[in-house]
Amino acid sequence: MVAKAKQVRLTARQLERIARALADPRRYQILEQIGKCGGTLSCSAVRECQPVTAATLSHHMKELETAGLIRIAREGKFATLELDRAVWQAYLDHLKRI
Amino acid sequence: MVAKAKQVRLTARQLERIARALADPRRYQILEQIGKCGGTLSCSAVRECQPVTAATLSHHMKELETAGLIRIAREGKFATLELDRAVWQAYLDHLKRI
DNA sequence: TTGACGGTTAGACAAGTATCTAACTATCAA
DNA sequence: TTGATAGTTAGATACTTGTCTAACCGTCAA
Repeated sequence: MVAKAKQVRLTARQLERIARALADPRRYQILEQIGKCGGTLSCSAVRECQPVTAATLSHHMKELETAGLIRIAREGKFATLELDRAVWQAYLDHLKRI
Repeated sequence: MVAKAKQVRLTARQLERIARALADPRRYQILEQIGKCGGTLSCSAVRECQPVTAATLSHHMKELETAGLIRIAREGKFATLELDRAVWQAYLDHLKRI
């Protein structure tokens, strides 16, 4: 039995944003790390694996967020990143139609 | 019965090239057009649908080719573009693992 | 309250790139 | 052979973007 995810409809603009977000290897790695760690990850855990400044990481997080690929939950001093699997699946489905 | 495609192993560099190739909307449209027209398409057929000069189109074709996404067959004056479905499938499989 | 810590914002800079024009090569028909 | 046609290559230009530093904002413990 397959998990029933909420169907997501991506706009042309969002599809474009996602493609651009994935084009940077660093961003892809970040997304991969978030995805493979069960789905959520703290911001500083990501930083430990990426040799970039906090400012640069913050920039990449925003790109991934505006693309819709991740959600960012801010609590107190900390931020937690979560992969939006419905969006990810919708993107895969879109590519599959080629 | 599913068509049995040759298994393709993509290198990290090639994965990166593919992601970058897909990041440009124009290139994505070209790839889409090739893919949806049964798999092969003449170069000038693509040009009729894209408001760019021949030089620009040639540039995009080369990007798609070096990414491994398409093959270009040159015969006489003409060029024919063909989607490499094995590479495409391998890329989808890679993304699916996130 | 004050300092340390996690993260963001603004601005600068270097590298990459999508596009064009112009000049070129190669093929084919008249 | 000559002209037309399909596509390529080289170089220029304008725009995008990944990265940094520096300054900033909020939170929390001492």
